[in-house]
Amino acid sequence: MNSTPTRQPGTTAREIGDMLERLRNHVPMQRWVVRAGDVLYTIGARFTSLFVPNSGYFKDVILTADGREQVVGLHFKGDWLGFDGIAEGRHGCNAVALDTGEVWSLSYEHLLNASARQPDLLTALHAAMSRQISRDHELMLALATLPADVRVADFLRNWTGSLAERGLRTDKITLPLTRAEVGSYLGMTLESVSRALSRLDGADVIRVDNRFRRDIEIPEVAALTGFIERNGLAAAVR
Amino acid sequence: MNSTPTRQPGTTAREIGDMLERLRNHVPMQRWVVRAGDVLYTIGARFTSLFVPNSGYFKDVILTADGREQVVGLHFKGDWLGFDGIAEGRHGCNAVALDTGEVWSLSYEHLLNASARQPDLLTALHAAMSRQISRDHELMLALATLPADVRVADFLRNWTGSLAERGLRTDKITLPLTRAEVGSYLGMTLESVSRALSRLDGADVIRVDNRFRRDIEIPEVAALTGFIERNGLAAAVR
DNA sequence: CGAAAGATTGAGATATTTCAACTGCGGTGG
DNA sequence: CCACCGCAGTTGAAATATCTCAATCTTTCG
Repeated sequence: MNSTPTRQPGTTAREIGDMLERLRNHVPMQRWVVRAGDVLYTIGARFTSLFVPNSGYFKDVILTADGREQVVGLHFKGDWLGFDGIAEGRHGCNAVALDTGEVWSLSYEHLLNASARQPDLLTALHAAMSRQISRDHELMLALATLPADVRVADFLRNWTGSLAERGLRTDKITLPLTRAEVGSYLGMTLESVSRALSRLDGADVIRVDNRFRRDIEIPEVAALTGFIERNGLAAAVR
Repeated sequence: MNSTPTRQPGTTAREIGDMLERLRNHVPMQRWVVRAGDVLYTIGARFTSLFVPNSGYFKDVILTADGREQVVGLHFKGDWLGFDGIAEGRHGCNAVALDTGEVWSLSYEHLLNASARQPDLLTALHAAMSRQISRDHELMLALATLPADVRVADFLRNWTGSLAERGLRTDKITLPLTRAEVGSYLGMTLESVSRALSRLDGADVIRVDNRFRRDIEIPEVAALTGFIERNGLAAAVR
């Protein structure tokens, strides 16, 4: 019936905090402070490490033959980046910081060694990979079935959902993405993203700031969910 | 330049065979013979095991709120199914056999135990998850950027690619999927799939059998690749 | 301050969906 | 054995959603 499983507020935030704590205590790591545009790894680069943001936002992008970018993933605090490199030993996408933040770099080998004595670590690793796969499936569902406006609404709901899980405010958000990046992620043009946002604004589902147009007010997430359920034929049953 | 990395024929087939062999020798498993439509697990079912096909084809489907299906994954011999259940302890999609086949069921717990003494197993597990993530990204790219005809051509190329990796013939294939299932996977209607196949046939890229319309001749995969490169703006750089 | 980048909006072009009709195959039951 | 029905697939024509192209405006940054 309901589309996003409602969890105790703060529960996930604590889980993420605990996980980060465990990593800090048991795995050797390097901390990097990054600024918008900084690159964690690029396509073809030798895979040695996984990355876990402690703050900031990050994107995964594939490069297309004609030189444009396709955004295939977005990451928040406590997410893991770099899984796609494990199989072949080389990364399959670029990972780029979307704003200022801190990211931890964990040697995959060291992580595996540490997990021999600390099985929690392996559990956390597997859970992170599993979650990424589930999220990818949900994105596919959105790409494959939702009309443009609903896709944007769904994107905003997921974004606020991720913020909420981390105990951050969701009534006023600032997207660290251009319209073009959102469009790439959602499989539509930047113009369509802009129009969708305008229509959501017109329908009083959100309010787009007149001046700083990446600032978006979402007084109640329920309005977004309602819009999605009314206009999108699809929503995953859970 | 070239889109699919050309590997020594048989190389991957041997890798897959070796991996299956290792599983057979070191992990307790149950073997199931399945028929088209048989279900490995359903949404919400408690996660205990991963599944590895030894033969046959399988699909992952999410159910949408309005009761339709969304195909989010397709699996061949040596692939792994069920990763999405690890994080939450419950499966997030249904896994269904598309034809007759044999699948091995491996207890996740036993697998982890066995991998303590046999680190290869952990490597194989991680590689399989990593590959799934990479493949999901490629599908997103296709969904987000390719026009319908090219999406279908790309689908056929990937399908034949998977067959080739397993040492199977690729010049004559039989899809175990309906047009509707292909359409669901590619984010388009069954009519559009049908039209795309007709146009690919008309362009002499493939030949759709008149009688058994799931039988498709692909005399040379290069024709598919050429069509994709000519008509699809996008192809991942690797 | 000026130029470049990001964003919005309109109008026309276009790809895909929708709706509908029709075909062929396969199974079932009289 | 044949009639019938349902499922899968194809194809056409109209409807529609999204894209493309272009103009305009704002903000950011050197």
